[in-house]
Amino acid sequence: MKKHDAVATLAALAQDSRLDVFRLLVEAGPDGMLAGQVAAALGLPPNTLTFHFDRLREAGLVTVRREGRSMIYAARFETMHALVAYLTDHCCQGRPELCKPGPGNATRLSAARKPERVSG
Amino acid sequence: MKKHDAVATLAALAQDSRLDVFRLLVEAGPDGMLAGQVAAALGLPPNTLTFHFDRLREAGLVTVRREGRSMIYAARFETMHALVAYLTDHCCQGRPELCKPGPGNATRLSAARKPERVSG
DNA sequence: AAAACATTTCAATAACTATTGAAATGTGAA
DNA sequence: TTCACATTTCAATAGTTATTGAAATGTTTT
Repeated sequence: MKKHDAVATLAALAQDSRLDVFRLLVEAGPDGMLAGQVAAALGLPPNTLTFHFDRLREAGLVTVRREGRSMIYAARFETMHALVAYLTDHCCQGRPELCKPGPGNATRLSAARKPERVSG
Repeated sequence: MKKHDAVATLAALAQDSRLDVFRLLVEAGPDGMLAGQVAAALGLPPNTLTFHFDRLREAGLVTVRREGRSMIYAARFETMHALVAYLTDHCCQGRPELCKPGPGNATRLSAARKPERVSG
């Protein structure tokens, strides 16, 4: 995955309704869901939903196919995994044990906040 | 991780310069980098960089600490891993083998493109 | 204390994104 | 062929985000 694609994929997911849509489709699995089912599940108007489906599709995160009058959307897990790989690759200068998930590796939280401006 | 945080984290990463910054810090590892080093590596003006650091920090993706006149920024791997978990959790109605990465699981690409409008 | 340095703040502007109502398209049923 | 249904397109608008120059802050050196 190239940087441009990674940004597009992240942008596609960085929106309330779209994240809901995508996670619903991830939960649904490879068979996907009817557009109307998604609309009903999330309470989104059909034109708004089309707009968001388009963004997800352009980012390669979902596929569509027609079935009768309905459209069936499904998550593309491949893209999701590629994004994860893009984010986590090359970490820690070749010593990935420094940033692997799990216990015993809690990030130092003492520096989580920005040192506040003091004077005025 | 809650939905609101996931959207914030994704939005923080969904921008060219910020994705560059974050990946540079991921590569640098837990010790982080001087703000000036990041600016030099990416060719960003300092005020622009501050803007992006702020977004990354608000999303919990980086920490800052001061050292002399410099600020040292470091990636927060914990947040990155939480995001990945948020995206991939609950997939495929409890049958995660359907969406795990790896060969033998290529997504059906036949439906990757939207059926085009035909008439005019 | 003054100068130099690294970074942040502020205010203005340009560019992008989401939402909506109304109309159109493609498909299936009567 | 007419009607109903599911979804998409279009155009307008409101809201958000990135970038920039100029000024300010906090720290170290002289």
